[in-house]
Amino acid sequence: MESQDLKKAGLKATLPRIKILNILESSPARHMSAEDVYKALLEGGEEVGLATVYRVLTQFEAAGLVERHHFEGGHSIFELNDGDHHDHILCVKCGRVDEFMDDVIEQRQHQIAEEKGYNITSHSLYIFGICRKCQK
Amino acid sequence: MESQDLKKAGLKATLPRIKILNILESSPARHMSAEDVYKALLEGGEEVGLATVYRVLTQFEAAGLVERHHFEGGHSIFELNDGDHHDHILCVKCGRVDEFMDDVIEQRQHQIAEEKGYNITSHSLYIFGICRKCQK
DNA sequence: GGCTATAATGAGAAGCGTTCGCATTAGTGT
DNA sequence: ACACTAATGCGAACGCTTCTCATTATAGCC
Repeated sequence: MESQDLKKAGLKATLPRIKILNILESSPARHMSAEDVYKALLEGGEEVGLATVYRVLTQFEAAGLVERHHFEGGHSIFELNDGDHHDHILCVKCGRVDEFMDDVIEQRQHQIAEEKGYNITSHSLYIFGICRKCQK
Repeated sequence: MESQDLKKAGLKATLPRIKILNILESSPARHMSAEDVYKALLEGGEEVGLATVYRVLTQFEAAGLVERHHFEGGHSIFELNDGDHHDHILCVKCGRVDEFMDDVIEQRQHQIAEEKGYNITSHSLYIFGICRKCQK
């Protein structure tokens, strides 16, 4: 029952929100743009406005249900927040995205923040490269 | 003689390019948006179009004179490339930007890329936090 | 279970940073 | 100095995102 998840997050259980959450949970792609979600809704025969998709995703982000990543070119992609933090490595040729997590890097970041007098709130790390397939 | 630098970079030494390079070199701020550069030109009484600023900065980037960073909110900032690589730590309250460089993190990144089968081309790392001043 | 206050929605317009198209202007090599 | 080509300036167009506002749906009370 999705509506419970939404209520827990402090959000009214409206139809668009439930549908969008469904899309995010059932989509094979972990990383989706607002446009992707919108298209998936249309393909499912749902009547939801693009503006609503943006609003809902922003609310999901604020509620911690979803993480927003700022990609180059000025567009955002969203990813279900399943609790475990990770960073991304992506292929500059085909756009493939992989995930990784490295304790050493995480640790160093905190150390650096401390050295510089910052109270760290978050970070964003992307490695760009050419994936195995595209190297051939 | 700036024009030499431009020629070396394979760019014609035009007035707008020289002026923009000057701004970047003489500005107290290491990190400038296209708009910032544009404003600085206007304040200096120069007649340069905003489109040209964007074009020139993009060319400078391609030529390796400048580095472009994609900030949240969909706008880019540019920074003179003085050869030594570094990453950024920034304050989410006041927008202050500091730089750092960590060999351990650099190394781990290469290792991760290798593990994942990627041929690394670049990376982008931002640490977000609250700076000393804003913590008070 | 219906009813009302209130918050959420949809559609299109507007906003923002950035890029494009094209006629005009300026730099370069001879 | 000249002609060829590339660079510029302007405004219009772009893509993504957010806003506005009238309409619709939800939550809580009776």
